Amino acid sequence: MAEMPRPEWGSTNNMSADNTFMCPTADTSTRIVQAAEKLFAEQGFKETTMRQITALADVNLAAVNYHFGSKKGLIHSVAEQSLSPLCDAIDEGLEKLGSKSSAPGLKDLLQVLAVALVRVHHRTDYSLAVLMRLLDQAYRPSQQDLQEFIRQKYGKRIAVFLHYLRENTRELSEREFFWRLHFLMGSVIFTLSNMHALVALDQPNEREEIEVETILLRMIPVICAGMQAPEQGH
Amino acid sequence: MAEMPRPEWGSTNNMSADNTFMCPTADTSTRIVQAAEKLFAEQGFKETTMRQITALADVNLAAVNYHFGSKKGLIHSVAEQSLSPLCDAIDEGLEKLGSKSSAPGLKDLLQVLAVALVRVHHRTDYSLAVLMRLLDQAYRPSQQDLQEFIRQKYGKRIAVFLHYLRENTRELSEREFFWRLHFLMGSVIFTLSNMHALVALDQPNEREEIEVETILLRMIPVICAGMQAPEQGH
Amino acid sequence: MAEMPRPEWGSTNNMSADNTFMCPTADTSTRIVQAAEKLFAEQGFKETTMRQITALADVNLAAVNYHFGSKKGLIHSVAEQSLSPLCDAIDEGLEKLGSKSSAPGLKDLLQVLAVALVRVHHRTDYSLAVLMRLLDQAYRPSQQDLQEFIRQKYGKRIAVFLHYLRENTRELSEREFFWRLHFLMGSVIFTLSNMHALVALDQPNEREEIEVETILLRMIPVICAGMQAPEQGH
Amino acid sequence: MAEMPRPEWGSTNNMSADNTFMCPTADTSTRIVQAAEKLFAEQGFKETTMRQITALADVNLAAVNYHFGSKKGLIHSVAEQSLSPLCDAIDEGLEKLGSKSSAPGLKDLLQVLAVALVRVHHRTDYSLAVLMRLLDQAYRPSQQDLQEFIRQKYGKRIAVFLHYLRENTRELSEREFFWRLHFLMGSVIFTLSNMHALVALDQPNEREEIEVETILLRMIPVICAGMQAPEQGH
DNA sequence: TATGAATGAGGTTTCATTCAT
DNA sequence: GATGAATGAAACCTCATTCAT
Repeated sequence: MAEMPRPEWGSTNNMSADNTFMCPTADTSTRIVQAAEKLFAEQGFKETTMRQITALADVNLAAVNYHFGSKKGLIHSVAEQSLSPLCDAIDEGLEKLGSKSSAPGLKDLLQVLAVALVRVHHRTDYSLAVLMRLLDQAYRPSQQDLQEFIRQKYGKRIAVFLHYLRENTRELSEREFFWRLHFLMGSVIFTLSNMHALVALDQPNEREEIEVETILLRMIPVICAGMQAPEQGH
Repeated sequence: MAEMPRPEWGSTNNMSADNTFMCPTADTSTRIVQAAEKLFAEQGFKETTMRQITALADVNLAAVNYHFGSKKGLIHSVAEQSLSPLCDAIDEGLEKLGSKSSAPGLKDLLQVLAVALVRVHHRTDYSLAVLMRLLDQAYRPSQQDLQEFIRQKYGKRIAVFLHYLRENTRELSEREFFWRLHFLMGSVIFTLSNMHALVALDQPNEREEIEVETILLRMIPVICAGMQAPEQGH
Repeated sequence: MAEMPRPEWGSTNNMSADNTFMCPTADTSTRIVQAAEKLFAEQGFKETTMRQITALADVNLAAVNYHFGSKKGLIHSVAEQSLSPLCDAIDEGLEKLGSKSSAPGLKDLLQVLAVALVRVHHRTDYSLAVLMRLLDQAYRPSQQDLQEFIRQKYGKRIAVFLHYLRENTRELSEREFFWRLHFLMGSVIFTLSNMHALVALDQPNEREEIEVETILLRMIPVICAGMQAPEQGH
Repeated sequence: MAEMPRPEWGSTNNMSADNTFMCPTADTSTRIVQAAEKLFAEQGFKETTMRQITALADVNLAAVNYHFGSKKGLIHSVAEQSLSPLCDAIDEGLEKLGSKSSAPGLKDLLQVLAVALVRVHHRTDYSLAVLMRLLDQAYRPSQQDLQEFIRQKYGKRIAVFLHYLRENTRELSEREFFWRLHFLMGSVIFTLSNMHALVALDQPNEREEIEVETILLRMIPVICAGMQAPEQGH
C-alpha cells in the first residue's frame, strides 16, 4: 500500500537561475530550498529547525513535509541540487580535456573542479557552502545514510575524477595519495563551507558579493604544490 | 510484575562493548567529559544529547547540570581541556625554538604545532577530534559566543604563534597569507576532526590505535609546500 | 534532474499487487467507497487516513471531500451502503415468513438474518466486515452521533426484527433477553468483523474466497442453543 | 550505545488497590495508567490522545514518555496490568481444579475464567474493558505487533487453558472447535468491552457500580449451551 | 467534475533543565 | 554530591480540509 499521492520526494523542484535572495514570487518549493540552503549553511543541519526554514521562506510549516516528505528529504533534495550540477560540470570539463591532444595535468584537473564549483555557486548564494557542509557531515560515523545516499547517486562519477587525479600523482604511494587527497579535501571543504564568514573577516567593511573565483584562484597553486610535494622520507 | 517498587534504574549500567574505554573508577565529572568527548567527536555537539552522554558515562542525567551548569558549560569545559594544553605546548615549543641561535623556520613552527597536537591527542582518545570540531563550529555566524569564548581565553596566545608564522611568509601579501592560513587550517581541522573515520577507511581491517604522529608527519611537508608555493600571478 | 516541471503526480498510480480487486473503470466515488471499505475493515476508521484511501482508489486526495463532504460523510455513506441492503433483506425475509401458516421460530429468524448478512457480503468483499465494525463503534460513548445516525435511519426497521425475536424468547425475563441479545450480537459482530483474520487462521494455506455462508451455518445452532439455554437459577 | 537511563519501559508501575477514580495523591505513573484505561476503554487507542490522558491524569504531557517511553509503551503497560493478573488467576483456578478428584468440566472452566475476569475488573474500573478492547485489536491485520506482544508474553499460559477447554469438547471437530471458540470470545469481548455502555442501557436510571459478576453469571449458561450444541448436520 | 497545492490544528516525541530529597 | 522524577518548550510530522484552477 503506497502512502502516495505526494510529490516524488527527493528531486522536486525547478529552480530559476534567479539569485536575488528570497524572491517573493518564486514558487513554494523553490523558496523552501533557498531558505534551507541559507540556514543550513549558516547554522548546520541539526541546528536549523523547520520553523526557521518555513518562516524565512514565508510558507506554511507543513509545506516542507508536503513537498519533501521530511527534513531528511529536504536535505537530500538540497544535496541533489548542488551535487548533480557539480558532477555534470565535472563530466563536461573532463570531456573537454579528453579531446585535447595531451593527457590532462594536475592543474587542468583542478581547474575543471574549480569551474564546476563556481557553477554550483552561481545557482544560489549558498548552494556551494551547503554542499561542502554535506560532504563534511558525510564523514561522521553517525551519518552513514547520508554517505550512502551520496555514494549511491554520485559514487561512480566521483570515482572517475579521482581516477584522473590518481593518474597525475603516480609518484605517490597509494596510501600517501589517500591522505593527501583528504588534506586537499579539507582545504576545499573548510574554506568553502565557511566562505561567507571568511570573506567577512577578510573584507570587514566591504559589502560586495562573494567571489568564489578569487578564492579558488588562490587555492589552486597551493593545492598543486601540496599534492606534488616530495613524499616524506624520500 | 505487579508490585515493583520503582523502575530499575540499576539496569542503567549495561554498557555496550563500545565503551570498554570508560574507566569505571574515575570520578563523575571526568567520566562525563570523556563520554562527551567521544560522542561530540562522533556526532557533533547538537546531535549529542545529555542522555547519551550520561548513559555512556554511566552517571545520573542531572549530573551534567550539577557539575557543569549546562550543556554549553560542558562544551566549554571540554574545550578548555584541550585548548589549554595545546596552547601550553605551543608556548613551550616556541620558547625552545627561541633559545636556538637562528630564527625559526616554517618547518620548525609546524613541528611545534604538530607536537602540541600530539600532546592533546594523548590526553584522551577523542580530545583532539573534538577540539577540531570546536574550531570548525567557531566559524559559524550563529556560534559567535563560542568564538568569543575561545578568543577571550586563548586569543592572545594564538596570535603569538600566528605572528611567528607570518614572519616566515613575508613574501606573501597580507591577504594571501590570510587565505593560505585558512587553507592550512582546513586541512588540519578536517583531517583531524575526521581522523577516526579516515583511519578506518585507510586501514579497514587493522584495529590498531590511531597514530596522529603518522598523519601529521605526512601533513607537514604538504602544508609547507602549500604555504611556500609561488603566489598566483607573480 | 535540473529543470523538472513539477512533481510527477503521474507516478501515483503505482499500486501494490494488493489491490488487484480495484476495478480501474469504476467511477470515482465507487472506487473510493470500495477502497474505504477495505481499509476501514482492516485497520479501523480512525486508523485509516484519507491519503491511504485515495491512494488505494487511485483518485485525487481532494475527491473524498468533493464527493462525500468529509471523512465522516464517507463513513456514513459506507454505512448506508450495507445497512440499507441489510434491512431490505431482513424485511423481505420477514415478509416471506409472515406468509407462512405457522408463526416464525427462532431458527427461522436467525436464518433470515443470515441470508441478509450473506447478501451484504456479496456486495463487496469488505461490506460486511465494515458494517460490523460500525455497529461495534456505535456502542462507544464517544461515538453517539454514529449511534444516532444509525438509530434515526434504521432504528424502526431493526426494532421490528427484535420484536419478532422477543416473541420467540418469551420464557426469558426482559432483562435476561437484553443481555442474551448482546451476547449474540457480540458473537456475530466479533466473528464477522474479524472474519478475514479468522479465516486466515483457520485455513492458513488455502487462498480461497471467504464463505460467510459456512461461518453462519456454524453459528446458527450455537446461537439458538445459547438463546434457549435455561435461565440461571430457574 | 544505550539510550538509557530511563525507567524500564513496559512494566513500570505499582498499583494501589484503590479503585476510587483518579486519586490525586497516587503517584504519577499510576495516575497515567488509570486515566489511560478510562479513555482507552471509552474511545479506543488511536482515538485517545496523550494530551487527553495527561490532562485527565493531571500530569505533565512529557510524563507519559518519561514513564512509558511512548504511547505504544503505555498501551503495553496497560495490557500487562490486566493480562498478568488474568493469567495468574486462571493458573490458580486451574490448579485448584486439578486437585479435585474428577476431571474439570466445561462449566468449571468457564467459572475459572469468570473468577479471573472479575479479579481483573476489581483492579480498576476500566481494566477489564480495556483488556477486552486490546484482544479485539489484536485480531486486526495492521496490529500484528500487538498480537506478537501478547503471544510472546502470555501465549503459553493461554494455550494451557485452551487445552483444557478442548478436552471438554472432544465431540467437536477441530475446525468446529476453532469457530465456536471465537464465537464465545466474541460474546465475552463484545459484552465486556462495552459493558459500561450496556449497563447504562440496561439500567438507565440507576447509578450503581457495574457488577461484572452478574453479567458473567448470565453468560456462563449461555456459553455452555452454545459450546455443547449439536454440531450442524450431525 | 476533478486536481495539485497549500494550510491550521493538533499529533507524538525529544530535549535540556530543574527540584525535592 | 548525587539521584529520580518531573517539566516547559519546542522539535518533527500527520491529518483532514480548503481553495484556486
